[in-house]
Amino acid sequence: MKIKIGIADDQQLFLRSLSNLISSFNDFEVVCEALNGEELLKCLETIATTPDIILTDVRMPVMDGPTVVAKIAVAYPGIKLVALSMKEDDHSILSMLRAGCSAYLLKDVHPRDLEKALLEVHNTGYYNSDTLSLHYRRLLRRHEDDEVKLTDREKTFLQLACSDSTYKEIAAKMFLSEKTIDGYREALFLKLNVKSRVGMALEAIRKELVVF
Amino acid sequence: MKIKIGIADDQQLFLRSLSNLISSFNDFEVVCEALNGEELLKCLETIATTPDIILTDVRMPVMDGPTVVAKIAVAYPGIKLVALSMKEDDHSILSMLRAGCSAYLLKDVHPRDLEKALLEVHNTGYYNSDTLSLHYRRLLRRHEDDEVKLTDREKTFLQLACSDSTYKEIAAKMFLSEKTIDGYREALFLKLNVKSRVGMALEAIRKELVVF
DNA sequence: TCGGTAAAGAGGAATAACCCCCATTTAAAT
DNA sequence: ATTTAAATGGGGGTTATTCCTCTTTACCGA
Repeated sequence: MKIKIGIADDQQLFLRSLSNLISSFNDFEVVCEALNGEELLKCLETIATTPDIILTDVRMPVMDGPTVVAKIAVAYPGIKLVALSMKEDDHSILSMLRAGCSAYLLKDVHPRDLEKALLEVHNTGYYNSDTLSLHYRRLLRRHEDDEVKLTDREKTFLQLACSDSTYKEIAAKMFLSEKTIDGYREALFLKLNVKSRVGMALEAIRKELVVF
Repeated sequence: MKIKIGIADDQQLFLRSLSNLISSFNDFEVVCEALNGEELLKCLETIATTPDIILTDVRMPVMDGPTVVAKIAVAYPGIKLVALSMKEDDHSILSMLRAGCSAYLLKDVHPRDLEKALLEVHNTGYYNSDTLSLHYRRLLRRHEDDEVKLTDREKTFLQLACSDSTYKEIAAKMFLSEKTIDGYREALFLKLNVKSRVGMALEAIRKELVVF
């Protein structure tokens, strides 16, 4: 009986070729390929045999990694979840681990390490790559102050603030008074720990709070 | 006789699994895998049979896509070069095409489209995906005025302006008067076609005029 | 050596951004 | 039922940014 794998990644070429690769491993077979979180959930509903392990990307359109991982973790507690990302940044790792991933793999691992990791996840339930375990404690410690929680209106404002327009123009676009905009600005300055609009825009891009 | 392919991509997992996938196509074999431009060049020197087509990523450490493509284009004019990127942004496409690529593929193409594209490149010498050909003329037209030429001092200023500091602080760091800084600001506004510091910072990041 | 031009800098004024204080309303959480 | 948080808005003030015009210095090429 082979170990059944599900994969979700928005890069079609990566998805298909990774599937191909995993299928070429001795003990594995791919039972599910999805281009985003929503497709992954649909796939899980339709197939007869649920996967043992699901590999999922962090950033995906329609439904992203953390969201779908959280849903699967409650709906299918038996499935082991592995995050797959190209970026080794704290934010992505944290959000995936918190959502319920038991392992985090970087896309630049060697195929043999991938196979090793998948076997380890299947047998022991978890896997930590070197780089991850090194920073693990630090990550968990910084857990709270790392989190930037924004309201919907703040997100909208922030997105508009990352542009060449003045606050007056932003206020007009959001159908709000300039004073309200000034309030959002102040709130964002505090939350992002900056002291100018440029700093705010830069932080927003760094923390990927806006599309850029 | 199979068509020989070389691949360069810094994501190990993608590189290996893509190689795997291409090898599974009927008419193709992979003769060269590299994690960056330098490795690719070394690989070309050592192997007996040069590839017919080389697929290369845009962003890679040590030596990036445009650099290695330009080198290969002069040293091995017979090799057909294909850019492989996840981002469909004008800058990446342009720099690769200008360096000598005859095709540009996005990483979210379907494997069958990849195979089709590779065959087309091998037979006709070029391939244009739908999205690319749509914008092709516009890209080439904007070629020159797209180029932003900055002086060294302007580059330094721009880098410092992409931060949370005020112009006064920047002036101090550059040992210049605030008025001189104001002159750089004005020059940059014109060159980048923006009307605020936020817009300037954003454009600088988009055009990769600063490290971010 | 003459002219052009790029870098550095100045003055002044208008506008945008920033920073406090504060109030109301609504909805969710305890 | 009371607190909490989100969304909205106002007054009034201080800086920072932006936008003009203008000067000096210096270097480079004809």
